[in-house]
Formats: sequence, structure tokens, C-alpha cells
Amino acid sequence: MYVTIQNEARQPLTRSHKPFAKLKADSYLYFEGDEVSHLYQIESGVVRLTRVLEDGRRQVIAFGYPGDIIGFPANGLHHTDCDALTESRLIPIARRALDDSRVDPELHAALMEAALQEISAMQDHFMMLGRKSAAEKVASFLKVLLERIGDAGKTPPVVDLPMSRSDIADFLGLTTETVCRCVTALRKAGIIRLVGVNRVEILDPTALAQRADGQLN
Amino acid sequence: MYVTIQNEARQPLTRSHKPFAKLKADSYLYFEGDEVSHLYQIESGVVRLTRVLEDGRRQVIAFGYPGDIIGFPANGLHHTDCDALTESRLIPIARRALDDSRVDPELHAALMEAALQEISAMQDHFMMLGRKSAAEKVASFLKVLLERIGDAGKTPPVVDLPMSRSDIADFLGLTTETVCRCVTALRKAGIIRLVGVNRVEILDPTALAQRADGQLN
DNA sequence: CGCTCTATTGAACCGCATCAACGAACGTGG
DNA sequence: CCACGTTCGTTGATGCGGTTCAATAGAGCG
Repeated sequence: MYVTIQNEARQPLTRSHKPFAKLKADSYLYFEGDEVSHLYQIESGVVRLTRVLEDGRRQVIAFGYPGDIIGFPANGLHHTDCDALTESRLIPIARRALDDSRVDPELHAALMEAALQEISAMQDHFMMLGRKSAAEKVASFLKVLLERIGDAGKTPPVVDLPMSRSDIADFLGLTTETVCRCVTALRKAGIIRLVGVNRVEILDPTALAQRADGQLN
Repeated sequence: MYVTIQNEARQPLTRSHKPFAKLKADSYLYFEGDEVSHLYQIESGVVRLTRVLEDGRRQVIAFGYPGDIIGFPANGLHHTDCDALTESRLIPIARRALDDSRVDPELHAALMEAALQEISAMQDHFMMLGRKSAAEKVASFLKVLLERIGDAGKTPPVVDLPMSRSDIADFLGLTTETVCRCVTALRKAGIIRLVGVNRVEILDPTALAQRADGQLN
């Protein structure tokens, strides 16, 4: 999930009596460099895809939400680490379905479509990383979480943040301090309200959207 | 071409008596929002993929070099603009070959592979945009151009830069001034030498690689 | 030769990082 | 159940890297 554009919630690819993989919070699904045996569609929970440099600098590549497909190989290998932010249920998809369209043409086509969507979403994220201010990044992040997974049934709509501030920072190319300050600024502007540390009420979605695109301060 | 990792030069996908598309310098191949009718493999020349925000901020998504495949659709549409930096020859690939594996299974598989490679390369680029300093970005950029398209036959190896400083800046999330200053710093350190404005001799590839990864200053 | 556009260099400013302190939440053991 | 320690989040003070603004130099072209 690249926090820049709204993805339609994806339907499960496989009607499954198939087994789920279950992943406890904080446990790893795979590491960078691992051979890719399966891709996974997330059924429930939230996972985190990360890369690190030798000197410890970290980039969160994406957060995986229900419906997302993760684990696309390059040269047969995983190129991120993946671990769970919350207990998650995953639907394994044999890599063969990606490589060989004859195994399951429909599934193969769906995987291709997901890969193409991912490319598009990543391009949006480039704009965010390269060209947006800290305040715009944080507003964009909340905005897309709201559109993608926010509970709009509630008034005001609510967004849960299963990831830490430092995860958000490493996703947006900021520091935890800067993320905090931007969140505080949105709160003081009356645009959001914090309910505990990991839950945000969006009081003014319109104002949030404007800040995400750099209108107003 | 995402300037972060070395791609093996790709072989042409189609042995063609097929027609080339020819694209003059500065002319556009497609725009964001256009329906995707064809993908293209670059046969010669260099193209530029860009996105812009309403307020004019621009992000260069990638530079397309010979062997690269460009124009992957999402929801059937292009999601970047594409124009040529130099006169280019392109091999059109019917979109059908991407959507339907039965048309040309081998080509379809090659396109899938290219899309997966692209995802991986973009993830590397995230690290660059989000976590590297200006000096590291510029060094990384030159390093990858050297590996990918540099003429190592010459001593010292030479890299051509068909794009402007501002293209480089918009690719790396910097300003043209900062790009200039970083290039100058590399020059004064004796790592590179400028031959005109659009050609660089890499005098010390090892030192360049170290700067790209943040070792030394 | 002069015009225009790009690249370079310099100076000042500012946004974000860094460093530091404090507070809140949570788990553990007494 | 409370005391304590540990981790995470927040806020403040300061510094710096990169932007911004401005001026100059150079390259391409009619």
C-alpha cells in the first residue's frame, strides 16, 4: 500500500477452502534475498515491507493491507523484508501461478494486474518522497489511509495506525520527531483528533486533502 | 531506468522486420491519462518519464535507455508523460501481448519479467529518494549510469548525460543548483572530470561508489 | 555577433534533522 | 496492586543541508 492514491479494495483471488498462513505480530514472513516460493494476498492484518542499508538507514517500502498482494520476485528473489505489524492471515499463492500462465490463467492475469497497479502506485509515491514537504507527506499519508481503510461509517471517520511513528517516518523519508510535529500541527488546526496514540479521527477531510496537495500552509 | 542498481542490458524482445517507431528529440510519445495501446521497448535513444503536480512540481520517474520497456498500463491508462531526450527508435509491443498470454506466451513472460524487474528497481529508488543525501544521490546516479550505459572501453570510462541538470534534479528530488554543486564537489575531489556539460569522465569509479553509499564525506 | 537558455557560483534563509529532555504507556516483578 | 524500568511518543533548542534568490558564465543558434 503506497500512501498516495486510493486503491479499490481488492477481492480475494482464491475462494479458499485453501489453508491460510497465519503470521503473529512482529514475526517475519520473509527476508530480502530469500527465494520466492509463494506470493501472498493479505486476508486480514497489516504487514510491513522494508529495506535497509548497511549503515542502518531504513526505508519502509510499503504497508500491506487486506486485499494487497505482496512478495513479487525479481530474479526469483525477495527484495524486501516483510514482517507483521498485527496478527495477519495470508493467502499463499504458488509462484508458479505468476511464472506460468497455463496453471491458472485467471489467477495469473489477476497477479499481472496487481503488479501493474503496484508500479503505478509506486510512481505516485515517488512524487511524495521527492517533491512533497513534511506536512504534505503526513497529510497525504493520513488521507490515503482514510480512503483506503478508514472507517467512514463512524462520524467522524476514524483511521487506525498499527504502525509506529518511526515506521511512518521511514515510509515518508522523515524523522519520528518531524512526523510528531506534523501530526500535532494537524491536531492544533482542528483537522484531526488523536484518540490514544494509534487512532486518529479525521474531523475535516477536506482540509486534510488540501494540506496533502500543498494548498494552504 | 532507476538509477540505483545495475540492470543487465536486455536483449530485444522481438526479432523485427517489424516497424520501428521513430521519435524525434523533445517530442512526446504519450501523456498521462492516455489509453495504452502499445508498450515500447527502446531500441536506441533515451526517453524521459515524468509526472507533474497541479502546482508545477515535477518528478522524473525514470529515464528509459535501450533495452528498457516502457508504457506499462494501470487500469488501461498511462500514468506518466513520456518524451524523448534524444532521437529514439522504439519497438512497439501490442498491449494485447501483456493482457493475454496466449497471443505470444514468450513475449508475455518477458513483459511480466520486465514489470517485476521494474518493481524491484523502483524499490531501490525509494531508498535513494527517502534516505540518501544530495551528494550520495548524485554519486549514485553517475555510478549507475556508468554501470548501465557507460563506455568502459574508454579509459577513463565515459558517461554521457543526455538529460539536463534540471532533469537530474527532478529525478533525484533536488534542485538544479544542488546537483551542480554536488557535481562540482566530485570534480574538485578528482573523482570525475567534465568534458563539456553533458559528458563525464569517471576518473575514480571506486571513490564514486563509496560516495554513493555514504562512506567518506 | 547578439540573443536565449542552461549551467555554475555565491549569499542568505529556512525546513527538517539532530540532540536533549520530558511524558505517557506498558509490562514486569516485587 | 503498586513501583519500577523500558520503550515510544511528544516537545523544545540548536545546527546544518539544501533551497531560494541573485548574479555571472558559458553554450547553442539564428
